[in-house]
Amino acid sequence: MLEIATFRDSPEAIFADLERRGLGRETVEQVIATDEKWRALIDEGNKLRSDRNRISRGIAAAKKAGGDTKPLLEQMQAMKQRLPQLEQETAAALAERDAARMRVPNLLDEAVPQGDGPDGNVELARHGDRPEFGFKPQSHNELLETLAGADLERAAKVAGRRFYYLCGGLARLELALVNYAVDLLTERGYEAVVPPFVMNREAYEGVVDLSDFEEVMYKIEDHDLYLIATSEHPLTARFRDEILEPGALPLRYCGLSTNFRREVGAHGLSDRGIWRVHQFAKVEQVVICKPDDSAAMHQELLQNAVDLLQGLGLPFRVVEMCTADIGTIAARKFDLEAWMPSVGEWKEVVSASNCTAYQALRLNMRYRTPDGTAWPHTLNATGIATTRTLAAILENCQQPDGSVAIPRPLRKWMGGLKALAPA
RNA sequence: GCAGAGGUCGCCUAGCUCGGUAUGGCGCCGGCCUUGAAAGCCGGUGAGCAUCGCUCACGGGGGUUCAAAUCCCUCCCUCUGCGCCA
Repeated sequence: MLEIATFRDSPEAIFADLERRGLGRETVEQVIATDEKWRALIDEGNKLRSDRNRISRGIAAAKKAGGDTKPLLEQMQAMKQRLPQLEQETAAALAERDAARMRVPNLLDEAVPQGDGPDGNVELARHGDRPEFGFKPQSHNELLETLAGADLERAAKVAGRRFYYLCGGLARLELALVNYAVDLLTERGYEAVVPPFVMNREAYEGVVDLSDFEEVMYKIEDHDLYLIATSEHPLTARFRDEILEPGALPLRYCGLSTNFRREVGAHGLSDRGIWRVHQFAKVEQVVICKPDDSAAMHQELLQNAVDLLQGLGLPFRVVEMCTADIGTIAARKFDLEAWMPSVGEWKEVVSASNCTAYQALRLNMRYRTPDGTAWPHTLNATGIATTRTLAAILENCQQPDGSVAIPRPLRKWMGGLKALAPA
């Protein structure tokens, strides 16, 4: 969320941002109105409590001196009528203000291109060559079948659709991808972390758009726990309510987790196979840094992701998200989209976001400065999302005999195997 | 899961029995002193609303009371022991 001072002192900055996004200003106006209401109530309450404390001290003094406390006790009775109600109103006003404040999106970076939808995203670069097949290429879904790499039918039987059993070479290939990403990121100074796979509501509210609770996250029945949608969430929320030592920044982490997503309302051709699933493993990059460093750190995260995909020899492009496609939390976001021959389209496999101070504010995570404390910036980017990367490898590395060549850097985790052969 | 001990300012700590303005130290910031520094001395060092100041803050929430760090209830977390377990 944004600092309350921004709403008070320069709301025009927020209004200008909302205009770029094509959003109305009602929520911000609500924040400002409820904030004023809250401040008036606080002031009234403080005066009331001030009186109460003064009388209370008077009672203590009178008792000590052996005087009469009765008139003071009577005064107190009158006061006690109003205070509880006032306190309730104050709390309600604050809750209302911050509920609205949570819904106001992050301020966009100046560089974010203007757009009305996905078409407004801007392609920045292309890497690798799109494969030319001398045969009719199969979709990753078909290849999973011929390679016996995934059992979707029986997964549906035991868990539901959009779950899968990854089998044999595909299961090993997933582990190879994870190892490959962790090795590269570790070399570059990112500490590998396996976080909790569940988080409570309060911590979770610090790191996601509130609508995600209805559309993305699985809740565990009878517990205040949600399955994580990415290790970014527990990694970023880790230092909630803490003051970080500036010398430790930037913090670079490489998160390792299985991720769970409900994917409510998802549909379309690319849904088949293992492209859009409820569960997948991912190696994630997370950075917490000083504001001045975040633009450079964003480029670093993007470069890591580019190097990872390039190392696998996959064709992909770098795209900058436009105002309509960037979402609530990021100030700037790049996606990497792999070429998927079966549909002839570029498809998202990596997303790299600079969330600036938005999550830090919500999490109440600060770092120490000479003058006090300040809000650090948080950034995250995919390292390797296994299922989508597997799908991209299957489609782009397939060979005329129906086998799939294993990218060279992964072979050391595959017992030296060069290709996955049809079953 | 059961039992015991704990949770106080960035860190450590006193206060809790027996309710009445939250103690002291470390670290940090500023000032004095000094050629400079250290030491020493003085002041400051949580949050909010306001600018004389006031209010809130002792793990979270609730209760009793004129008044709660202190008494009561409840939940969370940490440590120790026991139980269960990959």
